[in-house]
Amino acid sequence: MATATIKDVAREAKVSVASVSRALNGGTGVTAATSERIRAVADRLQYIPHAAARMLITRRTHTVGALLPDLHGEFFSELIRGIDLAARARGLHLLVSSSHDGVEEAAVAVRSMRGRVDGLLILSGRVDAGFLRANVPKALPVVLLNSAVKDSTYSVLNVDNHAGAEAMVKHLLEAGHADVALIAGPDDNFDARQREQGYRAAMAEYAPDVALNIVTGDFTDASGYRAGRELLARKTLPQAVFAANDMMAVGCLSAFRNAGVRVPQDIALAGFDDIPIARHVTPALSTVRVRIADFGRLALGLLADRLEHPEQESPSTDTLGFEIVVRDTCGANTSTGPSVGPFNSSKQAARGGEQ
Amino acid sequence: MATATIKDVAREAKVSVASVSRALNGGTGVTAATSERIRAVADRLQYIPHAAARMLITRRTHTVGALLPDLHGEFFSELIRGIDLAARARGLHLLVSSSHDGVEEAAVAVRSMRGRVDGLLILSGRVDAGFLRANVPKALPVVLLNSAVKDSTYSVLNVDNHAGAEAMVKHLLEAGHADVALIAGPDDNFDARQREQGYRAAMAEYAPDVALNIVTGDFTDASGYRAGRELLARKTLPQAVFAANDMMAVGCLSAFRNAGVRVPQDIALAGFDDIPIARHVTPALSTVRVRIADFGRLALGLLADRLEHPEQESPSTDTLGFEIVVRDTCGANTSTGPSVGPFNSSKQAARGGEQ
DNA sequence: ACCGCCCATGAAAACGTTTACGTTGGCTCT
DNA sequence: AGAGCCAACGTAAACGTTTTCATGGGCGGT
Repeated sequence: MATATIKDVAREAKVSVASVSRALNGGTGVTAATSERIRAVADRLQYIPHAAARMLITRRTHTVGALLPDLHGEFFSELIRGIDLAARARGLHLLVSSSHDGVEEAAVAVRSMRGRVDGLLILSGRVDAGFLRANVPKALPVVLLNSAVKDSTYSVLNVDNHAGAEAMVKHLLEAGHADVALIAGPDDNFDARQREQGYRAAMAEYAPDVALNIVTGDFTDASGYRAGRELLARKTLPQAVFAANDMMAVGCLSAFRNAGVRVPQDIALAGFDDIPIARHVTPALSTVRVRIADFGRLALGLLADRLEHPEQESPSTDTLGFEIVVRDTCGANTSTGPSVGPFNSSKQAARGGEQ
Repeated sequence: MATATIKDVAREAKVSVASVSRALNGGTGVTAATSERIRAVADRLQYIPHAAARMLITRRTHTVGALLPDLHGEFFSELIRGIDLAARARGLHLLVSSSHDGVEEAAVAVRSMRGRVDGLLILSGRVDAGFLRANVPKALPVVLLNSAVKDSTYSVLNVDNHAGAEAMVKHLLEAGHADVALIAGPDDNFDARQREQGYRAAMAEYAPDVALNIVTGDFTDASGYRAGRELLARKTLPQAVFAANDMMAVGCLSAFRNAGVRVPQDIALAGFDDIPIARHVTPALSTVRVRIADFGRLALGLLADRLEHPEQESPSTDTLGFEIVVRDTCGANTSTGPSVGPFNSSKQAARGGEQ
């Protein structure tokens, strides 16, 4: 525990520090016998190389930074989990800096990471190409998550919001619901905009004669509730509602239930994300599933690849797939018998809050 | 962006590197005029001190490590969020390493953080005093979360599982449910054991004549479902069920619903944690709320205090308060609106200013 | 006018590594 | 047996800071 240095190991093993470094790192340039002796001493002294000293000379930190907005909930934790898992697998450390919504906050965050990370993972609705150019050293590899920037300097990985939304709306239409209303997300959110575009595309393609019907929320369940009441207040009820995320769908579901409107008999409903709540509400929510942990894992993979082959691969823009999860709220679940309980389906054993 | 060093600044400002360091750090020992000039140059060159070099000489990383188990869900994200918020407020970076359940994994994780962090936040059911002594340099401040370790070397911050469970069981009893069954968590889990003890304490105190009724789960919703079926299969149904966490309560609720047993008319039900799902299931779940973000915030505060005053305050063991959240499943909600009764423990109340 | 003091500043050491470059020694090849 | 060569190893520089110590000059006090 006395924090032995490389010199201590060298002295004990009666070799130079250079040999210790060689024995412990490359392994080359040192005889098997001495290497063994050095390792033995290092073990005995519990020698651990001083990270900072190594960073200083190596110019590599073996750390990646994750810049995230102030989001709560399942999405956040799953994302970090995926990133962390992939990082550990590659021997990288993870420096997280979440909870900054403002551009200015993000700027200080990225600046404060200067020299502490080898690369950056950025998820933020606010940062654009200009921000990046101004605040990120151009030598630093960056992977953008769910971002609209199209700059070949940066890799981009997006959830396929457009196609997911389009597919779900198409599904609702094909299930016989002639008009589908949208509960949109906030205007300034990239995902929200893409999902709305997916809704518009599906309507234009498969229900060109139906008027669009959009109310706007802010991704919270409360806003979904309000949106549901707003829809109820109109003269004609749509046959189906597609909410831009599950939280709003859940809120909307509550509004319908409170108003005595039955789902899916009176109106169909679907969300986006497949958060765990989705399968636990009654009736279970049909939704678009995106595997968020995979999202994080993939993003880190992209970043790590660029770290390992600095010049080799040019930044790519990539897209993560989705699945349509048909449960009870969309009225298309033809399966007989009692509605499929949460445990008859696949793995998905969610764990409790405790370890 | 060309990564200017302190030498560049010194040269441009026509001073020595020492003066640059003084001007930018302490501010003392350098004239106001030159200080101003130096700052101007530093700004112009976008100079950012090299973190590793500073760490090397300073022996401080301004980073804390968070060692977490492989948990998903709200608990995880809220915890990190609280920690991160508090860390940023104090100018600390956060290095997270989650997703290791085994002791061995945790050991390599903590070893790999050697020299990269000034302190450690550890949440893990598996680490004990012996593990810490073996793997953590004793100079490194450690704050343990939800840990049974009672070693004055380490600070400990616990959720008040015992009092929370006791209060909820008492609440159920006082609501007129004569016998309360427990769906316990896994034996090897610290929280689970404490909650069970809280249950036992409440029963001993307020319903001494009632036989205990305990079935064991593993904190997953699936195990809660099984536990619910098991309770239904017995000759007599308890009047109330207290599940050691919300996920199991939710699973149990599904079991009851599928069996046609009405909640709360036929049987009352309560959980622990107040995860977001709790308010969205039907009927809404009564539970014990613990403010997880505050938990993280508090833990980081404890750690940061010890970093700033190394010898001053001795490690403390502390406890986070809770609230009983009365919703619909416990059958005690007579009012129309949701009622929330605060049941803060004394220690938590004392820390009120910390928010 | 001289002595001394303090304060701003510079020079250099130190932190713990990695690595380029020399220096050995033993081996092979003639 | 001598020349040459390669592998093993040591020496020392370098990374970018902070900090200790030395040095100088300006200024107040006598």
